[in-house]
Amino acid sequence: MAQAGTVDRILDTAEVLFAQKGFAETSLRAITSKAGVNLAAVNYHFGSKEALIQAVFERFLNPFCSRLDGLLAELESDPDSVTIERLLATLSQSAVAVQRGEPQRVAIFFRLSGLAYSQAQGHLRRFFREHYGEVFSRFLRQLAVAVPDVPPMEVFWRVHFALGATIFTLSGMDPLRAICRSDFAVTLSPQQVNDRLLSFLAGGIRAALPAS
Amino acid sequence: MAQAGTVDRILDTAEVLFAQKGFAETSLRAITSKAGVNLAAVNYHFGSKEALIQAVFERFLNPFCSRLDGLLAELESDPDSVTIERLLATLSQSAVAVQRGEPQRVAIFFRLSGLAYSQAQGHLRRFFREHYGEVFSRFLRQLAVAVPDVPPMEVFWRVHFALGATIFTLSGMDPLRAICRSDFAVTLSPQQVNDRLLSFLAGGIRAALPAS
DNA sequence: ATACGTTTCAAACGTTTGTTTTGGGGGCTT
DNA sequence: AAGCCCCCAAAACAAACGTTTGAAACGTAT
Repeated sequence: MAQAGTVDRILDTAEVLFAQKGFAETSLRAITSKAGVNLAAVNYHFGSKEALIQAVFERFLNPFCSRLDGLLAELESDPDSVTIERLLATLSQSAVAVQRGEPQRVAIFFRLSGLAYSQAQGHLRRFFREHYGEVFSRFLRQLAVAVPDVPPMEVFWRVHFALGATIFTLSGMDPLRAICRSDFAVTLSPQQVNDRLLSFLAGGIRAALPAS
Repeated sequence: MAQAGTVDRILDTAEVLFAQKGFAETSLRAITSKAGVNLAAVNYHFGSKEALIQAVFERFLNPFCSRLDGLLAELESDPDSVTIERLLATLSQSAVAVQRGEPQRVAIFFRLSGLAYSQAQGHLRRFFREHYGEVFSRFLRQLAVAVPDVPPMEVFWRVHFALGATIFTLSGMDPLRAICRSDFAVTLSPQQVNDRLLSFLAGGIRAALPAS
């Protein structure tokens, strides 16, 4: 990243700053000055700040979704072998596709996702649904196959519960690990946290339905 | 809320606008004009925008935590009866304390919590830990008693997983219910969503530990 | 070498932001 | 009635924001 082009330097810097402080709290001046480019470069190359935000997400979501799509296609060819654990592992593997080199990019990715959801500016929600809604539906359909005892609608809700737990955890991974280290004198690796999260999610998705 | 004092009118309006659009995206002018008060009133009564944000949280968290503290004290007198379900129900009951009249205030409360967590870089994190860390530790200790097979550190992580699922779900309650309605032609009440969430959480907290 | 499209740069634009100032009413006490 | 204190209102403030501008610098093909 030492002497990359202007566009990439902007994207590299923007995704870090956005993840650290949020979208509205990160000014174009902060991005461009830290990236070592001119202030006008953002509007020249991307058109606007909104477009820059979307470009940052595209750089994450395109490899993530294409990888996920491919893996889901593989699974569809052998429907009997589809389990919750395999589907969740598929997500994990897809997330690896976004970390080109640095493993910390996965954390940034989820941190941004959390921001996108909570700040939910109108344009981002539309952007997600239009560009990546397809893959998400595909995943949802497969998950419904994996847990035939759970009605599709219940699967829908539980996926969102799981999504919340995941985004929340991975977006706050470092602070949480620090608390764990100080309270229990145990240093967990991100991978170990991930394992714990996955068993929690599997347990939740398979849980007994509430008495209606 | 028709002709309340200036301070309350500001707080009432601010909490709604903050929940809708976030902290940075909500200007004091938007708050004061909608509240029907003068722009300078915020700085006069609260001192700054940061102080207003904290005041909004205090109005939610003080009744919530004092109610929660009281209920936890009751539970401590009879440790044998403490189960996950009872603890989660305790949280639910405490949340009811924040909705003075309007039931939708619970959603606002969690929406704000989600915002606070995702944007939490400086003053809010400190504010939470200093003012409400005590009650949280107390809850954590009780939960560890309720699931003796799960080591305390695992409880710690699972509570945060559950916290993420809860905040994520309740902060996006209305959009999620809309999707559910359009995709499954089923209209769930917030209470029904809550029931589903609770069984998901109980299943996750009780799930089998990952093979280490 | 000249001309051309692309990229970079410093500077300025017009808005909007949070905050401060100033001054003028009520309602109290003395 | 005078003084005091709390509250409100209009205006102005400085700073920061995203965006635009016009010219300079660049590489490249003619």
